[in-house]
Amino acid sequence: MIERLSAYLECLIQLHDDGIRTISSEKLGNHIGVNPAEVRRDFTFFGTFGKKGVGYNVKNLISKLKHILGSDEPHKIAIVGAGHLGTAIAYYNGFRKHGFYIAAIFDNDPRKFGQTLGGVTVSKIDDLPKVVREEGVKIAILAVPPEAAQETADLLVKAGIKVVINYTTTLVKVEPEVRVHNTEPVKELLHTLYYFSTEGETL
Amino acid sequence: MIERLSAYLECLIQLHDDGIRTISSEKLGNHIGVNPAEVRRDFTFFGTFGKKGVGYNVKNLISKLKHILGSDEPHKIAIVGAGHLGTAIAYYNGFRKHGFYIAAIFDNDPRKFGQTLGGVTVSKIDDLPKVVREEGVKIAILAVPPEAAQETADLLVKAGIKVVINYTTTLVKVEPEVRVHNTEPVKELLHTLYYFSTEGETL
DNA sequence: TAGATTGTTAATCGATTAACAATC
DNA sequence: TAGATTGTTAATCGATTAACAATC
Repeated sequence: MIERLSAYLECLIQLHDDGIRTISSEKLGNHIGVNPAEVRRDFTFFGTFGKKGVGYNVKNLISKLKHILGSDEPHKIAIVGAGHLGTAIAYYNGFRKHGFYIAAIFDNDPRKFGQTLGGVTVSKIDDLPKVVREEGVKIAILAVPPEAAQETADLLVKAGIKVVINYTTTLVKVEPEVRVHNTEPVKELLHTLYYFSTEGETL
Repeated sequence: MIERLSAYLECLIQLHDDGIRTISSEKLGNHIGVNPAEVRRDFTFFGTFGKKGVGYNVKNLISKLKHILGSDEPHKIAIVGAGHLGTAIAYYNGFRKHGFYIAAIFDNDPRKFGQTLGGVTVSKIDDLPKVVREEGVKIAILAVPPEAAQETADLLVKAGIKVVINYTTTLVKVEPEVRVHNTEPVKELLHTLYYFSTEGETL
C-alpha cells in the first residue's frame, strides 16, 4: 500500500506541474491503474483530505503524502563507492527530486579523493565515521565491488547508519535495527520475462 | 508471487554453491521469510517438484524455476545510452548471472563510438534498428538523459523491442504490447523511510 | 437545487496459513 | 517401522471493490 502512496505522489507532482489544481479519486486512479474506491480508502487511512462533490486539492494532497512518507524534510545520503555505479547514482536526479540530498561520497582509492561527482567531492573512506557523525547522515547507498560489500556494510552500521540501500549483487547481513534494502534489478526483468512466456509469446 | 519465485531461485543458487543438495519447504521458507505452506503451494502451482518425507532437490528445483521464469535460455539485452548509468549497467554482473547477455550498447555521441564498456563496444544509435533486427534483441535498457527518454523509447519500439527497462526519471509511454518497466529507486527509499517514521524513530 | 464525488460500510475476492492424509 | 515432509484441502485473514448515504 505504501508503494501506491509513492505512485500517487509521483503522479500528483506531474499533475501539479501541468497546472491541475483538483483531482477526483476516479481520475487519479485511472492514471496509475487503481480502483477509485481503493484510492479513497488509501487516503482516508491517514485522514480526510478530500472534499465531497469536489475531489482532492492536488497541492494539499502532495504535501500530505510527502508528510506521510517522511519526504517533506530533507534527508542526507552518503554514497559509498565512487566506481561506475556510485558515479551514476551521484549524477542521478531521482533522489534529489524527492528531497534527498547527497551529503558525501566515499571511496578507498586515493586517486579518486578530491574528484567531484555531481557536485559532491569524493572523500576517503576513513573519514566516513566522522562525517556521518558530524553531518548526522542516516542513509547510505552501498555501491562498492561485491566482494567488499559485507565489510563495508559492517563499517556503515558501526558508524551509525540506519538505512542501507544495497546496490551490489551481494546479500549483506546486518543487525535487525538497521534496514537494508537489497536492490535487485534482475528480479524485475525475470518478472517481465515470466509474463511474456505465460502469454505464449517468445522472446 | 512471481517475485517470490525469483527470491527462491536466488536463495537456491546460493545453497547449491554451499553444497546443499536437498532442502525442505520449512528451511527454504525460513531463508526468505515465507511460510512453508506458501513455499509448497507456490511450487505445486507449476508441478510437483518435491519428494514426501525428503524435501526438494536443490539442483532440480533451480532448473525448474529457471524454466518457469524463462531464464534457462540466454536473452540478449541492448543498453541504450553510454553515460554514467549505461556504463554502470554494462559493468554490472547481476544480469549476466541470470543468463542475460549484453549484445550491444548504443549512444548518439560520436566520441563514444568504439569505446568498450564491460567488454561490449559502443555503437552508434543509428545502427540500432539493424542490430536489433539481425541479432533478434527483444530487451532494451533505457539509460539516456530524461529529456531524450520518450523519443528513444519510440525508436526502440519501432525497431521491434518488446521489453523496455526504463532507468530514466521520465515515465515513458508506449503501445500496450510493449512492456515498460519503470524502475524507480526512490520508491524503495520512501518505503523504508515510511516504516521508520511509523515506528516512531526519527532519521 | 442538481450533479459530483467523497468517506465508509458491507460484500467480494484472493492470498495466506493451518492441518492432515499420503507417502517417501 | 517411525519420522519427516510433501501436496492439498479447508479455514482464516486481509485486501479490494461495489454501493450508497452524506455533503460540497
